[in-house]
Amino acid sequence: MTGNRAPRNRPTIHDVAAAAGVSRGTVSRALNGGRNVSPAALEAVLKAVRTTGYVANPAARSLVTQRAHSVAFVLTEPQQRLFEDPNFSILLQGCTQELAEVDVPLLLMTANTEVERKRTSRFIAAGHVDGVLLVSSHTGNPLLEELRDSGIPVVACGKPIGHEGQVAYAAADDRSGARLMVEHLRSRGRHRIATITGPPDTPGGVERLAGYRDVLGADASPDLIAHGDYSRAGGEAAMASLLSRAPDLDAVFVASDLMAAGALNVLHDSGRRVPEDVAVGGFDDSSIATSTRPALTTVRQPFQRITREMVRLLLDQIQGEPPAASILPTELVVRAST
Amino acid sequence: MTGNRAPRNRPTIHDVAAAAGVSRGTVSRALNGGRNVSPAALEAVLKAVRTTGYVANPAARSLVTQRAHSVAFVLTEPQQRLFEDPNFSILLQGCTQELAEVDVPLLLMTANTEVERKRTSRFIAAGHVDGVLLVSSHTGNPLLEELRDSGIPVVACGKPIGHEGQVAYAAADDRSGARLMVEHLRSRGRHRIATITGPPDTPGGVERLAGYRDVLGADASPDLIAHGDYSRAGGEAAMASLLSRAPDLDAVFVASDLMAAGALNVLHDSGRRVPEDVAVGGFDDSSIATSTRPALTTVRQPFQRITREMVRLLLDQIQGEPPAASILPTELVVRAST
DNA sequence: CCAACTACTGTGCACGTTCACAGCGCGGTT
DNA sequence: AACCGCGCTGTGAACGTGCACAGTAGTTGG
Repeated sequence: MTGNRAPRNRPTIHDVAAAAGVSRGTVSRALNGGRNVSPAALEAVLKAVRTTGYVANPAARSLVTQRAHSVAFVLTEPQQRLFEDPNFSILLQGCTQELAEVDVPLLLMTANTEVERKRTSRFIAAGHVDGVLLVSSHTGNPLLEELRDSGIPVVACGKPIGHEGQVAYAAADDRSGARLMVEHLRSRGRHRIATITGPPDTPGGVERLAGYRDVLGADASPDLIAHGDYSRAGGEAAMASLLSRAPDLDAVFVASDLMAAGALNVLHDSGRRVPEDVAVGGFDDSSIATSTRPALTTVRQPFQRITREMVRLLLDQIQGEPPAASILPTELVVRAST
Repeated sequence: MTGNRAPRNRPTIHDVAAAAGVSRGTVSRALNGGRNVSPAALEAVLKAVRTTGYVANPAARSLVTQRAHSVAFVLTEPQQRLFEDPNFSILLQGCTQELAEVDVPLLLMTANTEVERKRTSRFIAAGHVDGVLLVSSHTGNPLLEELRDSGIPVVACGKPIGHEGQVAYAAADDRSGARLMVEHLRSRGRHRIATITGPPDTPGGVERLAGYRDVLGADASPDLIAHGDYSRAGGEAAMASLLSRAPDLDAVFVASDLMAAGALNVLHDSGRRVPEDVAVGGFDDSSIATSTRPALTTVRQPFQRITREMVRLLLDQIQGEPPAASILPTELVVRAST
């Protein structure tokens, strides 16, 4: 990244000051809030900005304000999931939009491998960004602790198991969402309700299973519980396992839409009709839910509110406020699969 | 983004120099290449860096080098497509990885609406980034011209219609890829081969249709051609239209896997078997191709090579080299749908 | 033995901005 | 008339780094 730089000399604040017939200080004041600037000077500055085409140099500004004016979006998931599961794209897109509103760019970084984690960690410690949006479902990733130690504001997406109260987060109310779905399945007259969970080291894996157990109580036999990894293939494998262990099941609550799509395929291959023989409920209400056949009954995660809260919580922390948490309500969306 | 900043005073190059017993200049040299630095000094500096925990301040560096040391990834597609079509995630992920190799962070920006475009344009003109990776399929977006005028290095993904030769780009060889597929369908004994194209203002829309026509010649009757918009719903609508106009078709070449997935659903609903009654070929070889039933025969785009070339072309331009283009070969991947 | 060269080192300046401070004129109060 | 406060303005310093330059010591060659 070194080499001959293009010799396009951009106008500086000096040029604007000269063109407007005022000093640098006045230009700076006029542009940042306009406090204590006479109307005449303000107008002259704005005009000079227009004629010179001046845009403030972000590096110089950062240097003096000690602010990067940017934020990192760090993804610690295996990259396969990034483009298989639409959830990540939605989160990423949402955060980008939300940050754009306040003119803060988003830097995308990954931390899947050891090398990447080191690089990302060092990069963030260098002060390139003012805060971190951390999308990492599974616990036990040392990155979170590294970030916390470095003192940089962090907001996690989903409850950071083992760090509640220490690090800010925004999350859907997984547990009550799961309850909604299982109660719905019951109301459809199902009695052998199985579940495909997320990984047990993720908040979604734990909480959605807890919600399932809340409703079923003693009916939640081990035969009816299979663990998935949030991937489509994982959903297929878990469904196959359930069918072999409990061939008489008449409903499945799957902890993500993507896994549910996999489960649908396996049910189809086994000759079972959905929802006549087996009702299937998903979780997320991602774009997948409406593209399966039959369309998926699912629990809607309020992604837009989640991203909005994540950004808000992060900006608040950057302003110096202590970390907080936002738990957002979920909603049952009934379609053809139940 | 203003407010009380955390008072964690990071060590500067002065602190390192003091700790190592040398001057700032020597520290700077030791860290940037290590040219003309005595072994003793080098070691002392490295040790001092370790003990002080020094990391260079990126803003200060950018200010003096006139380099942002970062790159923007700009997406001008309607946002719906970002999380419906895995292609974008793959491109994004690939570019992030490739740039991480050379320690260049990626800023994600969107330019769907007029407001966003203005914001992004202004942001880039401010010098926040050294170059732009532009993912915009449809032509006629003024952003490309704005960027070109501002003199910043740009690499487009896919041939930028109307700007060939002026702006660098990396693209798959769409036309010959389409030929491969249509020839394959013919070799399967199909004679009424329809196609669902991409939008006519995109290179993929134009080139893949051209490849289709190359092979079919006079057999490419208007009845057999429907236009899609690269969305799943668009694929469904186009397939429905084709079935009503040419009920006797025995094959469809669809210009993207996502649209092909939509087409499969419609064919299924119409009672046709794939591939017995109708063979279906896709384009992209995205993750969708293996998740449909039946799995999709498709044309593989070498996404990894595309992203690698995009990054290389961009870095080259930043170094001062003129814009160039990379056309990469495609490959037929035969699965169950043909 | 001196000059020239090499290898290394330290110092001042510049990058472009914001901020604190001091200065100015003006109107109103004591 | 002297003072004060207020609104506005200009100026110097600082942010932390890289780079050009000058300088030093040690080595080599004539």
